[in-house]
Amino acid sequence: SFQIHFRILNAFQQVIAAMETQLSNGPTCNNTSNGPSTISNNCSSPVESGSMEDSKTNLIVNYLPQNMTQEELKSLFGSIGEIESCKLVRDKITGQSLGYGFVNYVDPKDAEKAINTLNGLRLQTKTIKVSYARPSSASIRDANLYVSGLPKTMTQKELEQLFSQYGRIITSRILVDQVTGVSRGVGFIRFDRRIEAEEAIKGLNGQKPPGATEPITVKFANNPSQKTSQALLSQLYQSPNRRYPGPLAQQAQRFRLDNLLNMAYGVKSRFSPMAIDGVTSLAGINIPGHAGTGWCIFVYNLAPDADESILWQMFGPFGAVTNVKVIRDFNTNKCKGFGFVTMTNYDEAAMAIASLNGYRLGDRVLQVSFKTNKTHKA
DNA sequence: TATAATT
Repeated sequence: SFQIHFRILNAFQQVIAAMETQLSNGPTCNNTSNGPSTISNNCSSPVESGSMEDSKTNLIVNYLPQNMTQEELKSLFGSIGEIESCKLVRDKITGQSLGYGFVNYVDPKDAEKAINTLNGLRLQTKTIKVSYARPSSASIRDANLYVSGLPKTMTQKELEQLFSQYGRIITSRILVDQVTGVSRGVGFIRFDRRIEAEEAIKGLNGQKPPGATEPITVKFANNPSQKTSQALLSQLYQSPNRRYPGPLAQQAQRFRLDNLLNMAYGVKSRFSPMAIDGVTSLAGINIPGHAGTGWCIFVYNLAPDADESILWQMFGPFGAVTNVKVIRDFNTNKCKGFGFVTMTNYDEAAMAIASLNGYRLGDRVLQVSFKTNKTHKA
């Protein structure tokens, strides 16, 4: 296990080295790659205008993939240098990642190296942004504005020009139709400080931008983590338990980081569908009928008292789990010995199967496989 | 007319 870990780390170091070479001409930045429905400037020059009092070791990392864990964040940034502390910011109630975190290095040079190396790194559908964190203070919080009623022709640059008279803009974004790419007339402006945002509301709310026929609405943006109680309950029920202890979770974590890096650099995954022995033909495998269905996994030899939580705990560490079900006897309500788990991503499902098939749960040895269409095999 | 940016 140590050898496997070392091999992955070693591979990662090589990838980082290759990436540094690649980035020596300046990091590439795809402004639309942080989600198909937005235009954003989220990777604009992170190294800028730091005052002498600002920390040179503490970084804020934005636009992290939703399913990235704190441990993966630490693994990724720990490859640059020694980390003093690392924190993934989570919703206080649901524990869900809020998509950003902090990494504090011991050595300022490592922090700088992390910015140069990892800013703009693509992980899954996200392009992460790595920049110096400013000292936390009330004056920089709640500085995000929601703007609606924008002319459909207004560009992100024009939006920034309109708002820049009120202060330093950290990010701007115009939401666009996913299919046509046409502006939906709404967007966000994040200022450096709250007072700048307040002044922009006073100056621009209800005003017509140059050349526009309709006035725009400018107000403070809702906090995305503040959802309805129903949404929170739903998330609580849906969220897999990430604290399943033991070697399985560690194996899952190594795989997940490996997988993130494979996706980031376009490296062909060792776990890609074509590489899975025995199921290459896909014969007998339940192929998702439509997008979003995911991969259905059959779990056999569960104990009579097994419940859904054990499936969340076992499969959650391997990646995105969308559904679990324990099959019960109608009369006794006891588990009939099997259940199903649906996972979004093939690679994560394949790794979960490879790791959990033959796993001893209590006094039972589990059989875990992709769900087949056959009734049963002897 | 709603994105996961200050622990």
